[in-house]
Parts: sequence; structure tokens; C-alpha cells
Amino acid sequence: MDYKVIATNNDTQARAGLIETDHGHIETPIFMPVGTVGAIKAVHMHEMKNDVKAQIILGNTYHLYLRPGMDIIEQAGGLHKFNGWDRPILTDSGGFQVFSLSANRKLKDEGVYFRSHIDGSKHLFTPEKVVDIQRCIGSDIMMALDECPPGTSDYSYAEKSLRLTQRWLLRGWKHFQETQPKYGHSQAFFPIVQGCTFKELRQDCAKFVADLGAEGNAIGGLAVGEPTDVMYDMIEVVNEILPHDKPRYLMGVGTPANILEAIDRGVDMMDCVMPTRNGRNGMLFTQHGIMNMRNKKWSDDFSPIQEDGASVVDRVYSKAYLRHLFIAQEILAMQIASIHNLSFYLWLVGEARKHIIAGDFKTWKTDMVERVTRRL
RNA sequence: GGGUAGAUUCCAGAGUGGCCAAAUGGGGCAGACUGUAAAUCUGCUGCUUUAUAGCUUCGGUGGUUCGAAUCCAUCUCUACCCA
Repeated sequence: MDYKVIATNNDTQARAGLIETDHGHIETPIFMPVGTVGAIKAVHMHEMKNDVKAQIILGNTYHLYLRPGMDIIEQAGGLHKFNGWDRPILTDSGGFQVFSLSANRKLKDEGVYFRSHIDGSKHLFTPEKVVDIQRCIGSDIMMALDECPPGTSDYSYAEKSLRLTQRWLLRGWKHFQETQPKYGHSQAFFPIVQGCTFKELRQDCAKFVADLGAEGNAIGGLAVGEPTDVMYDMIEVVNEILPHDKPRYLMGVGTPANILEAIDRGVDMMDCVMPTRNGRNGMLFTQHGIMNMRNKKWSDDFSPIQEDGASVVDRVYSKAYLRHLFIAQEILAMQIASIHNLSFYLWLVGEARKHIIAGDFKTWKTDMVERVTRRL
């Protein structure tokens, strides 16, 4: 994997860049749609390419490991072959599931013991095993196993958790360097900065992570219950330390406004389930604000979903029709909403990139943040 | 023409003397969702701007009773069965 900065502005930390992988290049800043089990819910791969114009998507170690299982993924020849996506894939390590499925797991120094949410069977993820699984999946970018504590954690827990994440990181990194890709294309390993909402812990961890010298670095443990301002502060604190010549990945964020603010603070990569999940639940993001498509006010609004939208579905279907589909619980509603939202997210980061290159990102961003936060 | 069953809040459908403004489901209205156990979850859904409050509701009318959606009489309508 290779990364280079292409443009910066002097009034923002935002950068435009280019990542090269064996599955093609990624123009940053980039938004990465989430395909947890190897599928972007409700969207075909050809739509992801041609309509959404996604450049990289996510998969999830925990979910793919449990189902279909590594034997199937390996027989398929890796996830790219299995799901038909021939562009870059990033896999999350399962660290987030350690957090979100916390009722079913036990943290130990050796790793995390957990029970499958599918059949209750017992499993152990170690930092090494998670690397092995991601070798098997064949993701272009793999993530270190971390613990993602709640945003409301106190200092004592945050520090304890951070030390565990750091010990795991060293083991994962070592194992990554001692193993090889399985399918002939190269893989990168991203460590993750934790530290909850505590500046000292974040700085400490950012230095630790930066010293590792990985090809890219991630910021985790944000947008997990802490106030938005605190999240922005943490991004700033960490990005002051993370190397400028490596891509920075803010994990799991966020709303369109979050994404713009993160870019402004020097983030290059982001992912979030929001465009797909909220889309399936009737929420549409646009450059003019947010619409809840189930609201009655759209019932007789026959104007296009978004006249000036970036998505193919925006002018094909009307608001009234899309509302009807949601009320009637038609599958097509979720497909349209997901394609629209993902297209919008990809459009948004693409515009951000253009404005960074043009040198007027800051003013464009300020205006756009106000627009995308409106409720229509 | 004869008989039987029934008429409940938007719909379906409980409730058969006070704990009923009335279960439950659907529908409707709104909200939530941030490295996806999510085509999910939450709230509201007679009126009174707030209500541990008041008012008006259970086909119509008239009764019984301290008290009726619930009991009685009668009328209207509906469904089914027999001619």
C-alpha cells in the first residue's frame, strides 16, 4: 500500500491524497461503505461501483469468521472472489463487536473470549488470530484487535483498557510482520488509537501508534456516547501526533457534519453504517438537509427525491413514491434509500476533495455543515 | 315470510354491572439509529394547549340501578340458516 498527500490548505488540517493498493487506488478523503458480512445491505456490487461510486468497502472479521467461516472464505479464494468486489476491502478486526456484543464476552490478557451471537458457541480472539483471519479474508487493509470502551468510561477504566489494547497491538503487529498474504496481493495493517475522552491517554497512544511505523493509522473509540465536541477535540489531539505522510482512518464516523469536521481535522478515511442503516429506516441525507421519508408531508410531493442529487435514483423516483414504498414496506424503498445515501456520502467526500485541491475547503465546509444538518 | 347470531373508539377484535377512555393486533403520527445481532427499536394515537383532573363515547330511543359498553324493552341495520 502506498499513500501520498496531493493537496493541503493553510487554514485547515484537511488533505487530499491518494492511496494505492493492489486492488486499485483510493482518492482521499474517502468514505467507506460498511459491508459487515461481505454485503452492503440492500445494494448490489455493480450498484456500489457504477451508481454509488464506492472506492473501498468494509468487511468484518467477527461476522465473517462466524459465518460463513474461514474454510469457506479460503476455498472461495478470499473475500474479493467470494463477494465479487474487485476493489479494495478493509476489514474491521472485531474490536467493535467486543464492545457492542459486550454481554457475550470476557476480556483477558491473552485475548477476548466470546460467545457467538448466532449459536452461542465459545470462541477466542487473540491479536494473532485476528491477523490470521484477516490474512484468510484477504482484505487490503486489516485492523488491529482493540478494545473499544464506551465514551462514558472513567479514567481508570480508560487507562486499563488502553494498556490492554497496546499490548495486543504489539503482538498483532509482530504477527503481521511474521506472516504473509495468501492470495498474491499485499495487505496493510492499521493500528488503532484508543484512550476514550482523555487527552493524555490519546496523546500517549497516538505516539505509541506512530512509533510503530505502520502504513496507516486509525482513531477508534469515538462516536460511542461522548459529546460531539469532545470527539472533535480528540481527533485534533491525535492528529497532531499521527504521521502526516500516512493515511488516518477515523473509525465508525459518522453523520455528514461529523465527516466534514473530521476531514477538516486531518482525517482521510471514514466508515459508518449510518447511510445504510438509517436509509433502511427511512432517513435520507442530502446536501439540503435530512428527510424522514415516512413523514406524511411527503405523501403528495411528486418532486424528485433530490433534483440536484448525485445518485441515479434521485431523479428517477419522487418523494411521494419513495414514501409510499416505505409505508408499504417494499424492499425497493431500502434499496433506493441506501443507494441515495451512499451516493450522497461519496459525493460529499468527493466535493471535499475538490475543494481542498481548489484551496477553499474551509469556507465550503462551513456552509455545507450548516446545510446538511437541517431537517427538511 | 320464519329462525339464529350480532352491531364497541380509523379497521379487525376483546370486554358482559363499578378496577373502562375501553385489552390486543393492524393502521396512522412522530422520534431514535455513528468500526451493523437493526427491512430494527421507542413514544403517542376520543376531547380539553398541562393533568394523580374534567368532559364526551361502545347502533337509536326509553327504562332498571347509587352506578350501564355490559341488565330489560323497543326500533334500525348486518350476517348466516330455513322456506
